[in-house]
Amino acid sequence: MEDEVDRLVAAWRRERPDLDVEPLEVLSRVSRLARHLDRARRTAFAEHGLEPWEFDVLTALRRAGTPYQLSPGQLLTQTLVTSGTMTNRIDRLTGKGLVKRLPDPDDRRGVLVRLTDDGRDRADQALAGLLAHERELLAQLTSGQQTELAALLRQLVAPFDNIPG
Amino acid sequence: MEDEVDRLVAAWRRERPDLDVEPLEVLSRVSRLARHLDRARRTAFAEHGLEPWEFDVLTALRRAGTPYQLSPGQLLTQTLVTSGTMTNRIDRLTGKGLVKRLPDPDDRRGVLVRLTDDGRDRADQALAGLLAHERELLAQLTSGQQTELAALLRQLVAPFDNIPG
DNA sequence: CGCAGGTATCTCGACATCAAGATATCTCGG
DNA sequence: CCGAGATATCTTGATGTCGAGATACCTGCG
Repeated sequence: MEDEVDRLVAAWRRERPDLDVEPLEVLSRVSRLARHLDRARRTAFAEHGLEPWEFDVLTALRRAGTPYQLSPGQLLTQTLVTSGTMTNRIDRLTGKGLVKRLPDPDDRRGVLVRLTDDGRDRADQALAGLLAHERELLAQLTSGQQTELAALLRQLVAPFDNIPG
Repeated sequence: MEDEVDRLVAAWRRERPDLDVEPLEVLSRVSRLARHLDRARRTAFAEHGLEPWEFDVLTALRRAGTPYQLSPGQLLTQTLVTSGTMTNRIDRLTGKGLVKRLPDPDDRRGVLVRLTDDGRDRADQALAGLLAHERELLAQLTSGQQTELAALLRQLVAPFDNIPG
């Protein structure tokens, strides 16, 4: 089946036959797919009254395990946003009663963000919902293809995740 | 090489052993890679004095071929943004002299957005720069792996691109 | 021909994000 | 123990995006 990127690449080959646009076959698809995923996620989370950014923060805390707390700095590296954004997110989640800020006992500059019971429940429910939706999207691929795809993507992401940048 | 998603999946398996989080192996990597790509693209375009969103619009017009013009509606579907956003983008690109708005001779509701000569040159230069950067990122993979990856991604994107949504 | 519904674009207000800088605190060499 | 530089978080101002609604125009049925 043809997709938008096939049309995009064909157009470039026609307009700029002098260029090798092969990289777009992979990377434009990654960008476009991510865009579509964002929309699908937004829909999935709406069923649980959460925004995507709320999910990102709550699940980062949930994954940390008891007592479900992390510093804003740790949340930054997991969510790939800037510190100003994270401050704002924590403020709003605090306002909704899903997390609370505690002083870090070992560092007076620091803060610990902890999930409330309500926040934990919401995160658990939304995760289950998300996985159900994502499984549908992936039904296009066999289990073997999914594994293969994951491995190829890992090779591309690893440099970003391991060399600080 | 391990990446952030490996750690994420391991954390979920520890915290929620009852859930099958396999879908994250693919889709979380797509989202995270897209995020990293956005940053890399921003850097690449800065060398040519362009923002990513400017590049998206200018190259859509460039790909259309002579006379390098499309309606705002056509630009919407290619760039996956809303109409309010596109109006705003066209305004700003017009202000920078990279595109201009012309009335559609066949539909008085309509408008045609056309690339200026300067806009065309900027698009061409930025594209060449982008491809160079992207080729480096893809050096992680053999040519065969790139083809394979592109094919797998196509299967996932195609439903979005072909079933209107 | 006239009107109902559809379509193309723009307007407007709310909001999330970012970048850069401010503030408070920590760390460690001297 | 002091001060320089690093670190953690928050503040601020600008900006881009979205969503819903407004406006103008087109199309086709009756």
